[in-house]
Amino acid sequence: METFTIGKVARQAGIGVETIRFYERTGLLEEPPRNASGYRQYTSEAVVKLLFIQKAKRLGFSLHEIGELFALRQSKDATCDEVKKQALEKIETIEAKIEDLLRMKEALSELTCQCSGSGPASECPILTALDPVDKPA
Amino acid sequence: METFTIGKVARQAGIGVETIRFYERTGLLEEPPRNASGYRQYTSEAVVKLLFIQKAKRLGFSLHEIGELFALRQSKDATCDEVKKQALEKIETIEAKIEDLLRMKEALSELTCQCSGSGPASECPILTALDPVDKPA
DNA sequence: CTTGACTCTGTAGTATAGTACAGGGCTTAT
DNA sequence: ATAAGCCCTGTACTATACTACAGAGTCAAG
Repeated sequence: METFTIGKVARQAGIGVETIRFYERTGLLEEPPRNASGYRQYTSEAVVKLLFIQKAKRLGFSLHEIGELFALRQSKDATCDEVKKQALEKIETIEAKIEDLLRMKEALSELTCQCSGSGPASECPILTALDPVDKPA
Repeated sequence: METFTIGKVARQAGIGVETIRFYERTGLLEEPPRNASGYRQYTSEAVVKLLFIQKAKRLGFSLHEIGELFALRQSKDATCDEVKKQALEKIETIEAKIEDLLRMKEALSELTCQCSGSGPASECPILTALDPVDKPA
């Protein structure tokens, strides 16, 4: 089977060489076999795994969570159900984040509406509203 | 004027003593005067500032951005307009984050719908969908 | 006057996800 | 054969926002 050096794998996966070694250090990727001079020998499976990591990261999974997904997939005992549970939990945390951000946006929007955009910053309603003593009204 | 030790200020602001010293180290808070034995002497203004920091953080401002807000407020030249501009920029980045999260949620929701929740994890559609080679359909 | 609670400085560790070398060895093309 | 370009290990650094000491000094109550 064809093997690739770390640089080729990195190019195929669109990431840096150092990042692959970092993933290996942290245990996210297993250590590949080495050739006579100690070079890592990857198969195309490594590229697949790295692309999986990129996609899962884009879906908001942390590297730790991605590691758990790998473990689930490799475990004979693990069921679809456990994977689905993780995905549903992730959806909930994403929803909570969205709620937080919407609240932030609302609060900021209100403040910017109150600000005419003229006058000194020291009297800007955005700043005074954050201040707990100035302008208690 | 009444002064407070760092511990009292921390309790009033609802944060840790170490956090206040950290804010001072990073330049977010100016160094307060010291008493004869080198203890920091804060006025209630420090509490106000710390509460401001908490609120601004909740609105999604980083400590660096909060520092910029302090600078704007203290600058005689700064106008309301600059503060408003920062707030509007923050709203935009918040909106972008919300968009990202909504996309993530959509993608994950679709995947969980395809997963019956039964069967081995190795055949879970959530995992195979992330995989670029298995199940090319 | 002693004990416990507080303060001080300085350093180091936490988590997340990498990035950047230094100083060596290997490979490949000319 | 030699130079460019890759690979190796190990360490240190980036950013963000703290948090946790160690070891020493200070303050207030009993």
